[in-house]
Amino acid sequence: MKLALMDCNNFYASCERAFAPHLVGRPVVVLSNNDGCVIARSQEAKDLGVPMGAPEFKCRALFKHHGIAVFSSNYALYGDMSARVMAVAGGMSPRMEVYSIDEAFLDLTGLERPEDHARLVCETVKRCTGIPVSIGIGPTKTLAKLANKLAKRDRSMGGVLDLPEGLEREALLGRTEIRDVWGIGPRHGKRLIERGVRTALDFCRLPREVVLKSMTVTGLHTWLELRGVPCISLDGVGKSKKAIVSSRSFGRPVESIEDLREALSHYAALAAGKLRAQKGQAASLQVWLETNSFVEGDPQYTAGQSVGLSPATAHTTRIVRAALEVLERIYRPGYRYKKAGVMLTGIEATATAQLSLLDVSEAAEEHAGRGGRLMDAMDRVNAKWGRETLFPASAGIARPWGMRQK
DNA sequence: TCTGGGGTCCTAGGACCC
DNA sequence: TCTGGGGTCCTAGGACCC
Repeated sequence: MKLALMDCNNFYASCERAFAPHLVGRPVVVLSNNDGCVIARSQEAKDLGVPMGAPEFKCRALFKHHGIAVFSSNYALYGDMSARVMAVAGGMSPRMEVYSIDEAFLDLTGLERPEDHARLVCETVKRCTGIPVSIGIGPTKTLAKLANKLAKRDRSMGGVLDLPEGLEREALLGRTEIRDVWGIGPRHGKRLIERGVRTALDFCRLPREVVLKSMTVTGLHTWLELRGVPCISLDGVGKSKKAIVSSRSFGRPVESIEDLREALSHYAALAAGKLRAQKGQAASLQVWLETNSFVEGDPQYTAGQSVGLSPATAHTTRIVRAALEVLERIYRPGYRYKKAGVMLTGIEATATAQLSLLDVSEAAEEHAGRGGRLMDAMDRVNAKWGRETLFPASAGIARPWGMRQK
């Protein structure tokens, strides 16, 4: 196996810069929803010490002092740029698995000079999209990830590294901190370091049973993959999601149930649209609310409940109605809510979905299409004239709870 | 004043079946 | 003293990823 991991450099910052050439060479930062915290930094911004994930209000002085260009996030743009990058890279490899908005695994097995090919992919993606990418190559996904990290760290490699074998590989593993290994998170990382396991090489040298016992089979997969044994296959191509979440923090604290009804209607409609886009239907739905735990002294309340949807559905109005029913059950007045969300689960493909034995008439209507003819019409209108050209009136128009984006 | 939004997989334990 | 053996499904919570 020869697997490559392609990863866009500073993706959101690079997207903004692709359409603002005067920002090339200048520090750029992109903020999360509600302009909350830093989620992307150009290399220049990293060099100035802007921390990942830091709240915007704590960085404001730094931004001003260095003249850093700061953007609210624009997910429509990033999604579109991602699709372009993936289309170019996908056209240069027989098999590709899109792993996240800015990463994809490419199968380079059988190529005579995988590193040369990877360089060609980098150049082509940059030329066609304006987005710089790095590529790491290895026999397993975990090693490809590791190679990618090394390629980014050492700029002399020109953005591409084909992980060597033998002693050279051992030396590289010995210089990789355990927390930088894909699959080792903060929890296991901390425990491993406490036991003297500092590097990827230390981890490889642990006995198999110890890894299995303390980190279950997922940890064992990481251990095997680092030793060159593939455990995580190249799949996920066109895979449907098993859960769809739509949630947002509010632009300002929300207290009234009327505002929560609007927000949850909106989130439920977004989730239902994503569900229809993957030609699925959901058998259950969960709604939750939370207050702002950062505000000490404010009374805190979080609640969530799920409800079955029978028969399973992708119909916006049924999903919105179910979400609002749950809201009525969990809402408590007198709290300043900060965030709410809707999650759809029990997702199955509409084409092979189970029908209801009892509710024949409604089932028949549901199965006339993904969510019936009304949903088909709504989706087509929104595809042609833009998102939310048609939306449920219960989602409101003024939306005082909406996002802040300056 | 101000701290994001989406996902996946695994395990344990409860409730149930024959 | 002693109390079968083999399963499934669901949920909550933990750990990880971007």
